[in-house]
Amino acid sequence: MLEKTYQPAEIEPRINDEWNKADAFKSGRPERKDAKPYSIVIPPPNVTGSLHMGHALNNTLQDVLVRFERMRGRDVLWQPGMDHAGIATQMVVERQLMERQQPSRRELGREEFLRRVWEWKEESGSKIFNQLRRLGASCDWSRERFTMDEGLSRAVIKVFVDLHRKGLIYKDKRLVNWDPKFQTAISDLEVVQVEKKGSFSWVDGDPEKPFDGDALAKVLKKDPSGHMYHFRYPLAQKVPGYDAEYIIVATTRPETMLGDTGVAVHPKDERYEALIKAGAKVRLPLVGREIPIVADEYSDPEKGTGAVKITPAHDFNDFEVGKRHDLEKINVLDAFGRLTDDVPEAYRGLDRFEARKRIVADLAALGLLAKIEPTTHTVPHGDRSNDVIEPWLTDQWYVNAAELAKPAIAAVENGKTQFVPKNWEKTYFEWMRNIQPWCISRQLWWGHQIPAWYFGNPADRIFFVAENEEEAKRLAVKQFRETAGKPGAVFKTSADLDDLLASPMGLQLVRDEDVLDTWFSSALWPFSTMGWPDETTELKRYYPTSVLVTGFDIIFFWVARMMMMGLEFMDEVPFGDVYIHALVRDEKGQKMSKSKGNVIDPLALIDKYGADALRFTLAAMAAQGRDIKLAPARVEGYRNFATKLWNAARFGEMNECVRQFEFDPHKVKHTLNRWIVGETERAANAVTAGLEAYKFNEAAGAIYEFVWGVYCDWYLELIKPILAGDDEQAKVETRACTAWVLDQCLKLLHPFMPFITEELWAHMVEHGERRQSLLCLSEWPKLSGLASADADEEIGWVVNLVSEVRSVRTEMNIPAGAKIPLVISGASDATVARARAHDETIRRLARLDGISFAAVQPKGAALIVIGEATVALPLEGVIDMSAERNRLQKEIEKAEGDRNKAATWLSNEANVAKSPEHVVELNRERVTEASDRIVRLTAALKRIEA
RNA sequence: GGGCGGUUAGCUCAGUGGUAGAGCGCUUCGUUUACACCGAAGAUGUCGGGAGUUCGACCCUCUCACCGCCCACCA
Repeated sequence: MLEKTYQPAEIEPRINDEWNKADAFKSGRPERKDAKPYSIVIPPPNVTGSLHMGHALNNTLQDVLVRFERMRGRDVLWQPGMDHAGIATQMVVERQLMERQQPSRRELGREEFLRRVWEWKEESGSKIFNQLRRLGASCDWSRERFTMDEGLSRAVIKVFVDLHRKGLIYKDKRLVNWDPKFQTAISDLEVVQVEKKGSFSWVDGDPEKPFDGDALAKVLKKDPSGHMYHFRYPLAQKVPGYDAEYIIVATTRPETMLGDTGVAVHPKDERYEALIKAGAKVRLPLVGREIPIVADEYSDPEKGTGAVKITPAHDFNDFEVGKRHDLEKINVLDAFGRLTDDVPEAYRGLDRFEARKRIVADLAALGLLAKIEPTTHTVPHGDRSNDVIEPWLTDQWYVNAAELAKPAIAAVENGKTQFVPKNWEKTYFEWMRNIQPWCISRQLWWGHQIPAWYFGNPADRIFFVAENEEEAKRLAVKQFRETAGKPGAVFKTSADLDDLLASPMGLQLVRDEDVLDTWFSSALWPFSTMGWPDETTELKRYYPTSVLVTGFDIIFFWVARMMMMGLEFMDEVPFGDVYIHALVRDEKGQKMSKSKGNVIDPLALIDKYGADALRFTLAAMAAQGRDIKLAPARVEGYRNFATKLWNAARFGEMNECVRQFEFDPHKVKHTLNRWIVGETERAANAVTAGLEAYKFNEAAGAIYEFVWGVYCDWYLELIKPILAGDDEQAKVETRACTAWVLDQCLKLLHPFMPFITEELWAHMVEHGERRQSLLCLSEWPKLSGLASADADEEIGWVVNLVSEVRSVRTEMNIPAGAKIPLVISGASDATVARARAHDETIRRLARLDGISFAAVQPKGAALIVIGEATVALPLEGVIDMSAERNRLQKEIEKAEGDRNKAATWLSNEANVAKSPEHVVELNRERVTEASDRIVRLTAALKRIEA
């Protein structure tokens, strides 16, 4: 027996156990060895992560698809796994060390620190998997992978070595985005622009506002960014034809001026023509260095004075200008963002922001500060550290992404991979066509260490990229031997090399200390999880995957890179479809964030309403191309829906509605049953079509409407008289049919609400052959030929009649408990037959004490016009006849409105001539029907007035 | 600066070239043998403004306004 109330918290863990025990989600089930595979790789959550709303949505949608296809008989692999999340994880463990007052990362040393990280991973790293299970995720948990697993690491190394050999990975010294907080390079994508607004302003020579160093210091202390500082750079010598003794340049980052090695003006800028001709130089204030004034089109005459200071070591644009004019690159910042020894002594070791203040103040004191203006500009920040990023000159490893992007672009162009919704393809193309070299090295410890080994002193290090140290050494020896004696070679003779090899130390190589960007290993996820580089059966069977389900925020980070790597190493796209879902926001449309305090915890919602309710909510709201603003009231509403289903099942149970194995919905005889099986087919088709098209909301809506609006609201009510009656044959059929429809509901609903449906399924006994053990492995409804027009029409009439009577009862204020008679007049034989056939049902639902037929309508009755018949509720003395008159009057007006609208439309010749036939026909019918209605309603009104 | 999306009932959102929908909320009624996490009935909208295409526009085109997001730039 089912419990009286639906309690998700009691059901869900138990059902999860049953799935686990049965290994229900294992891929490659023997009985499906001939089935078509269906595969999805999970977007691997960070090992540090815990389930948030984004995960909940992402995994619900995947699970809906996976359960749907599993029920359709496919051999499903939903590949689970986690990402090692370089920076995030290293941060977490470092913080933990600090909290426990243990030695720091650097004190521990690399090996010991990594041991601690692994320890941490074993202890707390799988939290999110348990949370995903609570959500109902039907991953093949036996295949869990981790990006730092031995196997996946092997894939990473192989990819790196291969790409390097092909020249697609290279080492380069150029500007990178440097995160001074973590002392690592990060990729362009990991930089977020934060807007800064200044407020302070001052102009040299303004008598109202003499320069006040303290005031400025105060402003700068609050936030040193947000201001444009204009400096005078004195010319090294007077230049004929140029009046001033200085040139004014502007910057938002004054501290970088210490690294200026040039000033650029536009070649066509007449103001500076003389300076260029003379090859003039400026003397860099505070430093004293003479730096050239160069002509470069980079400088924009419209901006400021048209002269721009050039700091090649600390600005991406300046770097390019510097290259063109062979300007010196002077690094004035160290890894922590402090000033180096390459600046005047007074500033050495200062923090960059402290230096900024000092430099502005010092230049002002020298009379070289011309102006400070408040400005709004964006400042690059690290997405993890939230620290201001510095363009910094270092050696890093890069992927030639532009080359790898070519086939990845083509694959989407020719439809091998399709984005859903399609408009995301534009975003993808836009980025891919302008892709920049991808900086993949990170100065961290937690991650895949770069497989490059160095020889020699740091200044002129020679490196060898190989899968392991032995291989690297072999490469080294080979190269040294081949180049021995040649100009610039490491060894003058082969004998020198032999001596080294024979020495006790032998050939010493040092491995690159850097690790790879986390996304580098993520990019291999679709094939590395399946065993690549080995040629595994999984790879053969499940690659390419069927679909990738992910949020738009990682199209660049992840989707694009998987496309590139998949095509490069598998010669095949990693997925056929990419379903891009929205972001989950709060009720007001704001991004959820801890700092805003508007985070809705999916686990709290699961505790309160059950995982099924949360899942259904997310699926129902996942309309394509829109963000989801989550209102918790929706979750409650869908919990109520689950309860409704629960109670419908209880109703069936109480009425001995037992599913019959032999039951064939095509063979039902009773009109009600013929009607409901047709409706079931319609619902099943709608759900199937919705899921096939990734229209989760439509699929969810279709089953919701069917279960509640059709099955519960009407079918179960309509059959009560049969179940309570004594027509045994009808009873037997109806019981079986009720059970069958519920069965279909459970199946159609299972992808969305797996727990409650599995639970109810287990409770439903079946007569005849033993059912399969689990709903999640049962067959998806594939229904056809069940619709019957006559049953639809007949039940439609009953529903219409009952609704109308109920409506009139309420409007006429007839007490809900009062049973009243009903008299039908002017009815066709068919209508009479229908009324008789459903006599008891109609009486029950409309709360009538009898239905009779008469040639003329009784006096003093409320009248309803349905089709050709007039239905009277004789209530003289009970109801207020003037109210009834008003009601009828309103009905007539409404009908007249309908008729006029259609008639007017028809009277326009253009309408009739140019519209398709069915539209014209529709309007003709409207006129006829409305006119008919008006005639009958008017007659009814006359009777009352008479 | 480039691009994308949004603007529909009090709220959160669906929707289609052929007379506007759901959930929640609201009003009234209800102890009908599944369900008050329920049932019945009801109220509520110049579908952001303007122009155009069309026999017909909430839907297509253009334009304006406002909101949001992404990318780029920022001396």
